[in-house]
Amino acid sequence: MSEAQTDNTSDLMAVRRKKLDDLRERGMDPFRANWDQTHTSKTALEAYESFEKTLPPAESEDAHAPDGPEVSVAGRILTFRLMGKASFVKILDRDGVIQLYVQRDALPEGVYNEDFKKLDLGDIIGVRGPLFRTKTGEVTVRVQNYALVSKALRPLPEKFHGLTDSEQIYRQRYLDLITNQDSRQRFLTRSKILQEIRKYLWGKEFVEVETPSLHAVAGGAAARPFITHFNALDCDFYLRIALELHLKRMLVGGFDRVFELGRVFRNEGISRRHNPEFTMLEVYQAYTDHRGMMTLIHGLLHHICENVLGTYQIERADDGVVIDLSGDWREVEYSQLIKETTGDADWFTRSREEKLAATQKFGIEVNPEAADYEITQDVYEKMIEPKLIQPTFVTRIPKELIPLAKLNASNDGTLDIFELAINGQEIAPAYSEQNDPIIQRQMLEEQVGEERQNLDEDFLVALEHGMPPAGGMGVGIDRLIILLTGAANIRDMILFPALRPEKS
RNA sequence: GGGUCGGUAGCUCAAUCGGUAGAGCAGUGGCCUUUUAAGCCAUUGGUUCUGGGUUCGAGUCCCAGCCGGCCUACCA
Repeated sequence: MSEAQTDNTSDLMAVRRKKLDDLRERGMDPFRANWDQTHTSKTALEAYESFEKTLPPAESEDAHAPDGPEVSVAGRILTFRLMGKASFVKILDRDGVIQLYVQRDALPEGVYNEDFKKLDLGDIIGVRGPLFRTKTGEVTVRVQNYALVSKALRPLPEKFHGLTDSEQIYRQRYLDLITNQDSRQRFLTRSKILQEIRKYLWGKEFVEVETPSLHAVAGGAAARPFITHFNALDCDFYLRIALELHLKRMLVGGFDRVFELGRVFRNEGISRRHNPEFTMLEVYQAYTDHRGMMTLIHGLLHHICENVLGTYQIERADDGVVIDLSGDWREVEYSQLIKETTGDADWFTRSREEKLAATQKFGIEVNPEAADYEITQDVYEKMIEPKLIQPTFVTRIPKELIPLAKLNASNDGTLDIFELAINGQEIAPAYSEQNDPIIQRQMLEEQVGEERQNLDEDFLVALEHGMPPAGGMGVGIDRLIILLTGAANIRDMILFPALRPEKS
């Protein structure tokens, strides 16, 4: 649809093409090489405010206060209010919106009528002039000269509602970013969060590394991979589904504190909470364990609350529920949650059939073929996790669920791991990492037997060289940002979410 | 993959029981030198997602397809 050329689009475009041609005929360049920008919308405002402080009080309150500093700003025209011999224009730059005031008589003879009035919404212009405050109090550039920097040949979406069609928002995100300031702000917040994650980890002496995205064996998680062909090696490779196994090789290599912020790819369904490619943070720290990871994630989220959000309380956009990240977070054992929820203190000693029968009473859907531990896990995922709205560390998870973590010292079949659940979702699983190569091989072989994960022999060889004891953690960044911004949908946090290509 | 709802002008939305497809914004032509979704006058713009069918007559009803939203399943 975006490229559809109905008659009307053509009409609107034809008008703009005509203006473009006219400009060229008159020897003007509608797509200039550059514009010398001295200020942004924001720094211009700041410059005017500090100028105002130098004025005697009486003058700064006067509507006829003298003009402030001269600035040169540039941006895209969002609104155009032409009022006879003067106009108000708002332009958008990287910092936001600033207003321009253009008087006919402030421009060279004829320019206002012949050129300026022919500008279109969406055109990018540069302007120069002093700042002043209008009658209604808005800091505005009094334009003394201007230039069309880049002509827009297509019309912008309607200015008041912005773009609302979700399909077009995703396919033409740039239009969403131009017209919807809250969307713009969300992606700026996302960037700031990533920046603070790095700062926090760098501050704790973690080394940021980049490991391959193309894997000969897609390991470290259990998900279907995307397959691609490596021509130079003439064999199939996989896009990575996790970062884990290469980061552990880094631990073997003596990088005791490493992290990677990277894209992983899972060839599975698309939903409100799933995009096939998403951003993952994985962190590994030698000479600590999953309890060290608890401290780390708690500190990291508090750092983001303080340095990005300015609050520990986050209100969910869809229902107004408040998530409180302040203070210490609840810690509870997996088995405890299961027993409470099922109301059965002996749940774990019940037979598979008894468990299956119980799930029917609870009204949750469980595959009748599911293994014993999978039934329990379904109870957790469908009845418990969605209710863990406030931050909760769920600990001592059954060993069948995770092949890469160390067993708890009590040897009761549970693992030294936690899953941090917030907002009804798993935000970060963390383990005391398995460093015994013999057990690790057994666990992975068992999983290969029944699951689709292949054995990464290179990884096992690395472990046989000795990996220091370590805590490790994975954080789904998109979900974390959904949580931190109160958004409802993963697609609001991903600039260009996966969509089926349009048929031409 | 299954279920369900939707697709009307460039954008945001109307259109009663099946009876001539409308409005606002944008565009175009005017008026207007401090506006805030500026205002006023005039005006252009439609293969109603696509293809079939029912009917005297289809944006509206039926069938199929395309694309999307939501729910659901797979994603430990």
